[in-house]
Formats: sequence, structure tokens, C-alpha cells
Amino acid sequence: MVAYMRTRNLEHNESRRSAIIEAASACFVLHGFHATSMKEVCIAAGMSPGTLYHYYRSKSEIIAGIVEEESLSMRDLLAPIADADDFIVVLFQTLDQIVGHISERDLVLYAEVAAEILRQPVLREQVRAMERETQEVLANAIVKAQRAGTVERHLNASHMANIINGLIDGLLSRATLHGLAQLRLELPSVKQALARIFVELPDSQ
Amino acid sequence: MVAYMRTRNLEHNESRRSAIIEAASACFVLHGFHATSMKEVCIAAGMSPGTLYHYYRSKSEIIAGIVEEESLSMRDLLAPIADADDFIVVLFQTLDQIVGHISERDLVLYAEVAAEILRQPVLREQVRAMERETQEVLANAIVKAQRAGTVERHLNASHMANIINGLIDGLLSRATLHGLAQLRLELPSVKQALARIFVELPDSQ
DNA sequence: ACCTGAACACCGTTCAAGT
DNA sequence: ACCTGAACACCGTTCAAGT
Repeated sequence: MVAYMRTRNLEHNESRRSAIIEAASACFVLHGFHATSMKEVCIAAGMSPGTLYHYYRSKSEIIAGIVEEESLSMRDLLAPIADADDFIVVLFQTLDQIVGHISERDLVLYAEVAAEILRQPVLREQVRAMERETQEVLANAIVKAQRAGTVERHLNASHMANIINGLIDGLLSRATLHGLAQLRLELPSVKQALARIFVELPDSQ
Repeated sequence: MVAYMRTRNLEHNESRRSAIIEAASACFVLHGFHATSMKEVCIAAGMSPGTLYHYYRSKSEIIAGIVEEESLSMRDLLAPIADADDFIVVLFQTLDQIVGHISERDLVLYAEVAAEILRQPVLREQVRAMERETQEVLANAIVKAQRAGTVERHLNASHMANIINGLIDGLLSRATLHGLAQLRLELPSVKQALARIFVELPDSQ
């Protein structure tokens, strides 16, 4: 009886948990959150239901783990904007990064997450916190650019930050319908539109 | 045996079908597509599972019915743009209509649909067809406005139509996170941004 | 044709039992 | 502590039987 008591093995614990996340997201990309059974995830992760539930308390908790991962990688993508010298230039570079490096896998997971957020308050708060962060980074960068004179002064920085976020969200969600290739074709027009919004007009003031 | 053969009663059929759609969308708004059981829908519609499955072959078919409904009402909202005299003015009126008349119910259903599209090819094609239609209406209106000189000539009309669609999609999906009130506050900034994109600059050409 | 409700295969999760 | 797999309550859907 005492022979089988073990102390927590944190390293083993971490590797098991990430094996579960990896197996689960592979399944979710193929069939979505709800059409994927826990049995499938168990088989993909090579463990019994009991073992899986030892590491994650529920399917939702696994989903939350995946959202965490995706959020962090999106945060990294937007980070350079924080200390941008020229807002528009860095915004464009960021768009290139996002559109260039995103995968069908990510698009599919984003769409699943967007729907899941509605139903799961914990997930909702997780995403909202992430949102506020990127929103603030963008808004601060816009204010800074307005002071430097590279962005039109009369724009409401925080609203414009939300518009950029919304536009990115919307274009990505439409890419799941029309394909990533189509989005890449349209990227120059997106940049052109953003430039017209933000760049100070020659005759203004 | 022959006593109970009846001929199809189309009127009765239609009223039963719409009762199911109504009951189902009420349930879906509360708990989402996947967290709603068919038993709940049956109770809400006041019929047994067997009866419900007599009118709709599956849960997905009910969802498709709801998507159809939502698509048609969105089409109606965008219709006035087709024969707009002044593109920007009518676009702004349409935005006011959408943002003013949309309900939390619609937002929730939109988000559910966005995720469901990924998994169900039939639904996907249904939404894509709808999309192409509004895309074309917008693009034609932009071309017409460019000829009339109220919209900048150098913009790619079809790309810009997609950007508008994307922006609307994105802002609506963000409204599920931040609330409709927030979106209404931001609407003037959205219009300002659109005006800057589309209106021909005084010094251009 | 229209309707019922029991029955089917399957789902996410739990838990007694093992090491 | 970590792991197994049978068992539980519930799911979407079907179908024999009724009117």
C-alpha cells in the first residue's frame, strides 16, 4: 500500500499534459471540438480515459489549454508594435507576419474558439484579458504616432485600435471561407485602406 | 389500414416546421447548438422525438434552416446598397440599420454559425453563396460610385467590398465580447475610417 | 400521413481496483 | 501518484406500433 505512494513528479506531469494538448489539438483541427470524442483523444494520446482525466478535469479544460497557447502566440506576433518607431510600417510588417505565417490549422482553431467563448465564461474572460492587452498596445502605439505626426491627430486611438483588431479578426474569419491564398492576394488592398485611414492628409490642419 | 392514409397537408407541414425552427433557435440562443439536446427542442416544440424527426432529418438540418433565415434577413439589410445613388451615404445608413437593429440573439447565432460552417460542407456552401451575393452587390456599388466620382478611382472595388464585409463581420464578432453598447459607441469612428478610405482626396488626380 | 416512446449505439465523466 | 477499464447518466437518431 505505502509501496505505491509516490511524490509528485512535476516533470512527468508536464510532459503528459503537453502530450494531451498536442493529441487533442490534432483531433480538434480535423473534426472540431464537439465532433471529437474523448475516446479519440485518449487513443491519440495513448492513454486510458482515467489517466487523461487525471491530468485534465474536462474536455473544456483541454480547450482552455489550447486557447492559452494560441493567445500567447498571437501576443508575440503583435508585440513589436509596442515599441514601434513608425506605426504604419510596423503595423504592415505585423500584418505580413500574421498573414504569412498563419496556417489552416490556426484558422480552424480560431473559429472553434470564437464559438466556444460564448458558452464558457472562464474561456471568455481568458480571451477578453488577452484582447484588452493587444487593444492597449495598439492604442498606445497610435497615440505615440499621433504625437510624432505620422498618424492623423483627429482619430480616436482606442476606437481605431478596435477597428484594426476587428478588421484582422474579420479577414481571418473570412479566410476560412475563401482560403488563405485569397487573403494573401487582398493584403495589399488592406494595407492601402489602412494607410488611407491613418496617414495624415497633406492638406489637413 | 387505408383509413389512416392521409394526403400530404402542406399547410400543416409548414406550420410544424416553423414551430420547430422557432423552438430550436430559442434553445440554441440560450445554450448553443451543441449544448442543446434534441430532447429540449422536442419539449420546447411540444412534440415527441419521432415527430420532430418526421419534419427534420437531423439537428444539422434544423441549424441549416436557421442559417437560411439569418442569411435572408442580412441580405435584406444590404439590399439598398445595390441601387444607391451616393455609395457612402447609403453604406452609412446600412451600418446604422445593422448596428441599430441587431440583437444579442443574432450575435450569438452568428458566432455559432461561423464555427458550424467549418464542419458542415452543405452549410458552408450555403453561406458562401450568400457571401458572393453581398460581395457582388458591394463591389458593383463601389464601381458605380467610382464612375460617378464619389469614391476614389484607384481602389480595387472587389477587394474593398471584402474589406467592408470583413470589417462588419469582425466588429460584430467583437461585439459578442465587448457588448453591443460598445459597438454603438464606436460606430462614428468606424464611419470616419470608412470615409477616409473611400472618399476621393481633394488633391488626388 | 402523422405521431408516440422505447430502444440503439455512442458520448463525457467517474470510480473501484490495481501497481 | 499514476493508471486501467467497466460503469453511469445522457446524447442524437431509429423504428415498430398506433391512429
